[in-house]
Amino acid sequence: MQISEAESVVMEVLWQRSPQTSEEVVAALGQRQEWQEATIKTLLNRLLNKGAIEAQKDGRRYLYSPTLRREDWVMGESESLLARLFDGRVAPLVAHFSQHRKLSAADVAELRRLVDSLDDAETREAGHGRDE
Amino acid sequence: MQISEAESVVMEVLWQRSPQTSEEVVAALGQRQEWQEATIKTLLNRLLNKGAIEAQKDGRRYLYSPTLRREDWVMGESESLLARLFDGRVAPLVAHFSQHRKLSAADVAELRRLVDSLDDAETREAGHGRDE
DNA sequence: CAACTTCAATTACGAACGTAAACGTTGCTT
DNA sequence: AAGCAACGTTTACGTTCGTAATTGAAGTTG
Repeated sequence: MQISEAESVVMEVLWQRSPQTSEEVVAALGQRQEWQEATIKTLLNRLLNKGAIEAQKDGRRYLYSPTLRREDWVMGESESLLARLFDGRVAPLVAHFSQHRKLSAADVAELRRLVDSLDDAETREAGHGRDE
Repeated sequence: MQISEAESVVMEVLWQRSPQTSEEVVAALGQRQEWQEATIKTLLNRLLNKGAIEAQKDGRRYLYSPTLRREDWVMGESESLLARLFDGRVAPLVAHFSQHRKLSAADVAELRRLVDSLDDAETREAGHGRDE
């Protein structure tokens, strides 16, 4: 399921709350997006055709809900980037950021907490993960 | 500098070695890519117009070299993804992968080594990184 | 019931992209 | 010199994308 940049902005709105009418989506986007209402309608329709969202009829209007789960989409996008740029692994990405001084002390601390908790989990229940 | 998917495949060839003639690029791609020679010529030209590569005349042919550095491109792509999906930070991406059991023990070990070395560097030369 | 409002669906249109063929120029061969 | 080979350049064409207006259907109101 391929979602374009503009489409993903609409998806984010529906992922935050659903179902929503097109009018609600327009309102939610109206804040920070410069799009015309018609543009958003188009994006909703393209997402419908792609099967990324579904529409339940509610009287004369429709209620839109995501079909695609955000988690799955995020994972797909992330894995695609890692595969193309970092040999499919997370650590090289982190290394790249650190080499370019893009990690603050807070970032490192957060990573440390993560790694610690993962180590703990690992010693307890042995052998899970990508290559179990 | 916006590089399309197909264009980035050509860039990877030039990043590995440069300069190269179009013929060499074609040969390098011939292995695993299904493209016609003409297609690759087109991509080289689009990259030229975008300024992502440059061409030195070598007799009757040209030698192509990247202008854009791979590091910069990789960083741009990565930051764009992080910004769109993970609040611009690396740790949430790592967390997302761990939540989906996408981290092997080897990955975690690698991350630990990284974090350790970063901690060390930090205590030695205080206060660098994203928000110094 | 005729006009108006309100939606969704259809159509539009230029730019970028993937993919490639055709063209033009310049040098090599006979 | 004429033709051929080898390049780069230009043109092509269908698809996706961003952005939007137009149309059509259906309900609301005077």
